[in-house]
Amino acid sequence: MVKVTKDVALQNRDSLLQAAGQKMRAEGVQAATVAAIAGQVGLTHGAIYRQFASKDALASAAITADFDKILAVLDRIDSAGGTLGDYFRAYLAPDHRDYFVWGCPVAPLAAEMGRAAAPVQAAFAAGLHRNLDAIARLSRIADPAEAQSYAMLALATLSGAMAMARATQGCDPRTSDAILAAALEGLLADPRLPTNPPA
Amino acid sequence: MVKVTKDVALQNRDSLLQAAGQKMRAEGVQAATVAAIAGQVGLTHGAIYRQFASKDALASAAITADFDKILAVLDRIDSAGGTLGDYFRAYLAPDHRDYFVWGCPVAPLAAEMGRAAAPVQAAFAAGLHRNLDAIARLSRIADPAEAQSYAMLALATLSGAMAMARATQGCDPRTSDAILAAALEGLLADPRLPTNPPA
DNA sequence: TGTACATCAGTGAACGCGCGTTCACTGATGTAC
DNA sequence: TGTACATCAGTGAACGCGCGTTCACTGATGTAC
Repeated sequence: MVKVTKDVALQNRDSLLQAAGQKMRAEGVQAATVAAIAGQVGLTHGAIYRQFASKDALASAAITADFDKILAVLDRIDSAGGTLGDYFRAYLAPDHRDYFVWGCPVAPLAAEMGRAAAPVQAAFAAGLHRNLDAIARLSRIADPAEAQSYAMLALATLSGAMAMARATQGCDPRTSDAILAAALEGLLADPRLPTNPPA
Repeated sequence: MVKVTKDVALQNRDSLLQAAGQKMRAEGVQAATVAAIAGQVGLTHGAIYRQFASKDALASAAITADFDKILAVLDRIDSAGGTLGDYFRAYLAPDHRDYFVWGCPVAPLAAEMGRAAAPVQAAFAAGLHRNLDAIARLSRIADPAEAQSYAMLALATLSGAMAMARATQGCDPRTSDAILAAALEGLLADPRLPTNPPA
């Protein structure tokens, strides 16, 4: 089978994006190899270069797709009348730490983005902005500037806690769990959250 | 000059540790090559293998040395009667974001540690514990468990904000600065800090 | 204090190895008639 | 509806290249006498 329906080709492209996102969040952009990404979908590395110009192009598209999924989660919480607390609980859940089928790209990739190629950096920055805007909206803080600042603080805490939890999971699972719990408690107690009016 | 005083050899070992820490924080453990680390000190890669068993052994020692420096900063603040606010301000300063001669290993390396070799992971986890203990002590929170939770929350926010600030610095320096400012404001406003008693 | 010799930090060529990328090729798909 | 042909998603061998690591070698240092 060396030629494939146009529909199947599009499905393959999407599968490659999902696999690239998963592998890159789990292993890092650089450490995730094109052969491993293609292999996860049952294709060979050559197939990637028919769909994407380079590994960097694949990374950019995969990161954008990752943020799309995160935005969908936030939108779903918003339209269901949920609060940021729901987002915090989902984010800091052990499931999010342990599985990489989907997840926030900020925690695993932010550090690597500072030294990534410009287009990859740009894709990440664009996704980060959308993510911050969605958090700011869901915070229901009236002042836009204050809402934006709050979103930055919240995402910094979420992603930092997740990175630290993953770093310690191997040697010290108890600390890993404690970090997630401490971050959740701290975020939920923030008096700036409208659901937690100042005493 | 192919043979060197024992003193010089010890100095070289220390220089290699410093260079390794700097390069690994700036570029990541994997991306920092042994040749580049040795080159920064004016040696060749072979010299590293006379001092360290492997790149992983060098990484473990460099990470421990990085944490030693952070601990020294915290101790200096503590013995000078300073507060955690001083630490937050120094951590979230643009200088800490832009220069890598010294700096916190958590922000740039935490994400990579989850997939690092076991000894490197262990060195990082040990350093992280010391870092958390020092923050907990400096928080002056009476209850030890609460102080530890607070330290986890604070370091998560600090390292997450720094990683995000570095990620966006290339495409969007204004956002990068805003992230640092938002994190600092949020941390300083925390009512759990004894210097900021609840209203 | 001198002398002879062992030590060992550092050098640099060489090794496998795995990576991203290229490209000639395949053959079912989709199209033109 | 059939037939002939162009398209192009995917294959897999091959390419440079840079990596971590090894090792025979060097020669000033440090030591034993």
